[in-house]
Amino acid sequence: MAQGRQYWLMKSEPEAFSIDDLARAPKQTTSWDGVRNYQARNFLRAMKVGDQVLFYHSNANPPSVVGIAEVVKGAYPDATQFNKRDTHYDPGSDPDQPCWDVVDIRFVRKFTASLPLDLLRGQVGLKGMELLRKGSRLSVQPVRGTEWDEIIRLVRAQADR
DNA sequence: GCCAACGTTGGC
DNA sequence: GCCAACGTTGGC
Repeated sequence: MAQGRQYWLMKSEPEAFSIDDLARAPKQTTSWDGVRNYQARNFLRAMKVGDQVLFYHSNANPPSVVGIAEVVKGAYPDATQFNKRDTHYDPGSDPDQPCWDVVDIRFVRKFTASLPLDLLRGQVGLKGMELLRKGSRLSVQPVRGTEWDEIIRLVRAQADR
């Protein structure tokens, strides 16, 4: 493999779609639809098969990184943008040149102990992580290799307690 | 429920 | 091109 895998983080409100929902989905796979932010969309378009994804529960108690998924299909048009009955319908999107994309991700694992936001905030190695930036709202964001490693280290440390 | 941070829209 | 108004996100 010439190019190494890249790392990402995706947010979901567990009441809308949780990591358990992903684990229960057919083939443990879902298409990540509904992204309607250009920056997040551009990150979706940069994703490649095999890239690893931190699954984050936003608006949860407490908000936490809860597990790992992986990209199994690269970006393709989001069907919901053309569906009038869908909450993510975008009347401005041209079917000949769709504005919004999805990727497919598959469940990899759920952490035995999830990593709450406040725990992550306490880690020196995670200073500068997009998720921890004040006011950060990006629902799809890149994660540095060093940040990924730090997260995995924390997961192991939690499991050993 | 509050509110800060952010993105988008539209008048000018 | 500016910026006020508005809607949304998401932690608390």
